[in-house]
Amino acid sequence: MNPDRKAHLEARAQVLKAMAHPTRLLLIEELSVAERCVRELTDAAGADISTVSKHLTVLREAALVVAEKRGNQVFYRLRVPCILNFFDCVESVLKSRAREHAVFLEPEAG
Amino acid sequence: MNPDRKAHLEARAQVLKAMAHPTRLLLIEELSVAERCVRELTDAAGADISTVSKHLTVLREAALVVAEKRGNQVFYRLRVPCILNFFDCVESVLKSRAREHAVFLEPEAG
DNA sequence: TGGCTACTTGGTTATATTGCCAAATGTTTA
DNA sequence: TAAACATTTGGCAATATAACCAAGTAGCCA
Repeated sequence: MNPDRKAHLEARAQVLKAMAHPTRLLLIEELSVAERCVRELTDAAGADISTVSKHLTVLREAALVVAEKRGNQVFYRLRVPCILNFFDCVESVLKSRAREHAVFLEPEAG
Repeated sequence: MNPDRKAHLEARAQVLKAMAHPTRLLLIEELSVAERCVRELTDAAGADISTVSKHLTVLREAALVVAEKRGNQVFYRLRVPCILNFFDCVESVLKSRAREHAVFLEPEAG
């Protein structure tokens, strides 16, 4: 395969991988409302603060969020809001899957 | 956290995780052009056919693709084309990241 | 039936991810 | 400088992913 294409696919995969975790999706959702400090995000996620901090690092390295230190705290916010649009599509995938299961459970339904 | 929300986040994460691999992104790209049999996809991916088959299983279980057996072969096609729209957003994330690196390399540029 | 092609599944090994605790860093205030 | 708070980093154990080879299943044709 073309090395450029390979690198490009890997870069894309990295962005998707950064999003592909329930806690990180929650963080993204929280940040879609407004910026938040780590403590607030930790409360929302219900995990250890060190865990949340590491998840935030993953999001930051993927350029999905930005961190800004103000005094004692670090505030995070979304960097690229368009990722929210994608959730609609993910929803349609989930609906598609649900439909498939429905068919599987009720083959004679229609 | 609300158990419904948790389940929902996990379901979303699963869809994203299914996309978050360079080979699987390549498969999605190929399938965005037209349906393909496993052999064709294997040639495009340049990996072992068993590896590609397993990747296709991941995509199928996430409801991103459908498989149809015709005679000897199994043809795969995209189930939810909207995922392609998302690639534009991923691109903007990558550009955002590139910009950040550019700034980092040339702090005095502006 | 036997052989050929197409694909999937099993098994193993290597690597990556995740979560928590503990310790370190950095900031504010006394 | 010390104490208190906010966040990050180190380290480890558990689990999940991914790749390949080998073996299994399924359709087609002689």
